Amino acid sequence: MRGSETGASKRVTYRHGDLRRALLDAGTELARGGGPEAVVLREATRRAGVAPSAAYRHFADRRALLDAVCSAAQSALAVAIEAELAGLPCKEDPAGRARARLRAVGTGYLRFAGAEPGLFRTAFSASDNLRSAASPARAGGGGLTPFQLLTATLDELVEAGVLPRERRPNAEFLAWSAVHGLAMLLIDGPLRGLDKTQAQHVGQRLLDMVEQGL
Amino acid sequence: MRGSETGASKRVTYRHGDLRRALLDAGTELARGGGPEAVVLREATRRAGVAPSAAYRHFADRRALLDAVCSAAQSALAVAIEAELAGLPCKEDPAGRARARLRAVGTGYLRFAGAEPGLFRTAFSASDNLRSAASPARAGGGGLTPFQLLTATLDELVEAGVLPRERRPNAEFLAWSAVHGLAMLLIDGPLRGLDKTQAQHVGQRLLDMVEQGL
DNA sequence: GTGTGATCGTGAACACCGTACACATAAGCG
DNA sequence: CGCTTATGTGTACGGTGTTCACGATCACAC
Repeated sequence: MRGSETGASKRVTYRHGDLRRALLDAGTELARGGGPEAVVLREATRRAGVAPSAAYRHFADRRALLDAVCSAAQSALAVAIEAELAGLPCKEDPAGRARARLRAVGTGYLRFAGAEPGLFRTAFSASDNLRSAASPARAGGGGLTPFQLLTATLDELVEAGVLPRERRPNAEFLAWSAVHGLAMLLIDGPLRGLDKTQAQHVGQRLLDMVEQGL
Repeated sequence: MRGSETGASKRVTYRHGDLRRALLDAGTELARGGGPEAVVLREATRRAGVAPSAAYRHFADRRALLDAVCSAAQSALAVAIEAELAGLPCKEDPAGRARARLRAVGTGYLRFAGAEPGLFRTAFSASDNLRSAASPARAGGGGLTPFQLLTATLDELVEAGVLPRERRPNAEFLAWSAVHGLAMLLIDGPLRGLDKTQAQHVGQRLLDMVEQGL
């Protein structure tokens, strides 16, 4: 127990409890504010109240910390998409329901990108990436990846007879590309600065395009 | 006086001819190899054979150098797209021609992204961005921007009667988003590592989607 | 209890980066 | 020639990632 904290000023700690988590949280906060390049190891340790070298007990290097933050950001994106899906009114018609779900995935994606541009950008800055975003097993505890949510929704579309089976292969890449591209152009690409209502309008039209052209 | 260097090795230069250009070239080479974060001021000066502080006579800061490199990268992208357009067989049918041109813009974009991932990424890392990519006047000498090539092609589609006029507004954003998104996912996103033929196949299907869903 | 080894944070280094400043050199022009 | 101006040098400062020897603390055996 460390009840011996006599409230002075700078007692040496030496037992942080969970420094790894503290660094991850600090890094996530940095990423939220300035994207992947803002997650600076020294600043994270500073916020955790710890010497810079202490980070190396928990992360091999800056890149490892960034990867962890990236994984957390992906989880946050997945949660946002799931929330969008959960807020959907239940429809009987399976075709309409599947269509609505695909749209919800898209709008959830875009909404998250707009609300948390820093986290969104870090979510796609992993060094491994293909595995971490698209593979079944994700590091962060338990949930589905954004990519998996998309593929599941596309499968629903096929089962509901909306999307012909022969067009199913690679469909996730097409839908993902369109939505991801718009998100990128809006938050740090040439379309940055578009006012929100117009951006939303373009988003809806993009989802129309995907739905129709898939 | 440092004329007393007996011709050994390192005569001081003091007149470089065109240091600005040398730095820009060095920076472009760095960007080609490692994207925007690889254009390091000190390394550029090193390659130009000059002291680090010399760069500040020609660029306000690292960001300014990066912006210049970014502009050059955009020009390179535009040239690649124009080359793709120029390689097109001339068709009589204006509708088919317009469609082919739109496709060419897309494939040129994707091809460049695949061939020069570093330059491609730096092309979209300007600090101003909306202006530099989408506005009529570009810094680099004279040519059209990639964005302008796209809008021109879409206008052709409208004139040829392929694209209904009421769907024209924002169409450049939709097409651009789809293609840009795929490019991003392929080069440093989760789809990196897809083998080339499959990537090309997905690219074609994406362009189908755009053509149909626009 | 009391060692004893493993765990975890410290402190001082190193190399690298961007940037600022005073100074040296060269070129142009009266 | 001497003046001004443009351009490159040298040195320095603060910030960064990373390493390494060291020290504090815990956990467990005895």
